[in-house]
Amino acid sequence: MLLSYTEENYLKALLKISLSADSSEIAASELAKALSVKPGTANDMLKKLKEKKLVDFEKYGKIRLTDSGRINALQIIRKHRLWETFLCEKLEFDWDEVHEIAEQLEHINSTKLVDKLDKFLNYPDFDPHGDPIPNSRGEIKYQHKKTLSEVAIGDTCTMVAVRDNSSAFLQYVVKVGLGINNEITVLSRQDYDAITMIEVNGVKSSVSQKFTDNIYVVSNSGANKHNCD
Amino acid sequence: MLLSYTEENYLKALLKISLSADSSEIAASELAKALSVKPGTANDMLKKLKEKKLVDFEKYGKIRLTDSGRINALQIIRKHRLWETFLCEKLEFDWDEVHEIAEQLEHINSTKLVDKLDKFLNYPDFDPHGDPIPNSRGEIKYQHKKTLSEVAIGDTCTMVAVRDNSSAFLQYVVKVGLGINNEITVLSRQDYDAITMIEVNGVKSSVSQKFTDNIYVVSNSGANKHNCD
DNA sequence: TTAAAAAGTTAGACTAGTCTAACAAAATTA
DNA sequence: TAATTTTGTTAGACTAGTCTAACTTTTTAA
Repeated sequence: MLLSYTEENYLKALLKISLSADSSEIAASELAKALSVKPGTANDMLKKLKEKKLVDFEKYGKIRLTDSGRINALQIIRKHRLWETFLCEKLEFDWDEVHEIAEQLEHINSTKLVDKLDKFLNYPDFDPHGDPIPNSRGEIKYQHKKTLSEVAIGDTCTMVAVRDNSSAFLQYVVKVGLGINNEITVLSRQDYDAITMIEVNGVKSSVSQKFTDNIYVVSNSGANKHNCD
Repeated sequence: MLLSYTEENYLKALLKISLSADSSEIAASELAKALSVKPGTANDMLKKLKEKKLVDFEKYGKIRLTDSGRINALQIIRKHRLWETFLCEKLEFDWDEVHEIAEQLEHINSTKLVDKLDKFLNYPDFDPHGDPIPNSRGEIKYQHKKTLSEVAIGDTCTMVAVRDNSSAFLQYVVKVGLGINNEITVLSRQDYDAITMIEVNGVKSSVSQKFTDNIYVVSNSGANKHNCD
């Protein structure tokens, strides 16, 4: 089935919401907000997507992607993340610059192109932000990650991803001397405001809860290293 | 100025026509035909482009790109040809497959991306079909090329480009054992129907005038080699 | 348990880009 | 040069995607 640019964006937004919310039931208002459109606009498109059997919902009810909708959405996310990887690894973009461009590139329609790009990048499992890249069958490597806020004082962990992909946050992460696969030791955490003292490559920094909430890590206890699933 | 996908296609078509016709005066009907739209449709868009000072024309008169229109069109062609080069050289696409995909990629909007891609490809002057790639200032390397039909019997020349970029033609070129930078010797040419006997890498073939009209070459007399300007 | 707030739906309007079909001007050719 | 053909213009209609604004249903909380 051939999807329009807009339809693809709706499907992608729906999948992203359902993944981040850990529930496949999506409220129309959330979708409209994610896409910066008015509720009525989203409603029109949802009817169209339902007609095409890409989503399912009852009047006034929650929305779900159908299998077909999910497969399509996964392919768009696959393309987005492969292009981000290409931009960072091959064209030497900074990781905070790639999202906007990948938003355009993800709509390029050619299965052969995607698969050749995947091969060219040596079949990466994760993009530059640590997000998993679905393979050509739509399968995703699962990471047993938690946020830096959840790491116990004194423990050392490895950063595997960021939760917030905004330029502002990513630039801040770099400023703190942090990046994917860096080791972080949690030195202390204030009870009152959760300000956390961390050490990265010998450098100590104080970061807010907002910051630690947006850093994903895996424990450094052997089994759960990056790239395992 | 931000241009829509459609506006970009109109500008590109206008530039291509004016380049191939060796005249900057374009007929509206030619444009409509090139874009596979009806005359009325083209007329509407031309009014809009005139409003934006990208083209200039009088009612019932010929169309010309303005400097601004030309600059914009050159950047689109630059993107198209750089992406084609990327697809062939890095992703190992065959040269007959890249045009369709580049038609999509040429609309990706990011000057930084184009310039980084250019650098990644080592600032190529020509794309896989031998067409010149405008540099970031819109300058094009000029080639003193002629068609294979014009080469005298007994002369040897070097293929530098194709005139017809269709898949069908390109596949045929490959079948004859021909490619960019190959040496071609013209062995004979029938007076009656211009059927030409050529030799490429020791292999002899008979080709039609339609074929030789669509192969661009430079003479092998020292000065005019590929990449000179 | 009902009133208020939030969420979802519908109708009508707008824009960009397309079409068809009628019409006008220019170019061709007899 | 006048008739015919070709080319260009205009008007009215359609689709996709968006909006606003009125309205309905569901949820929340007093």
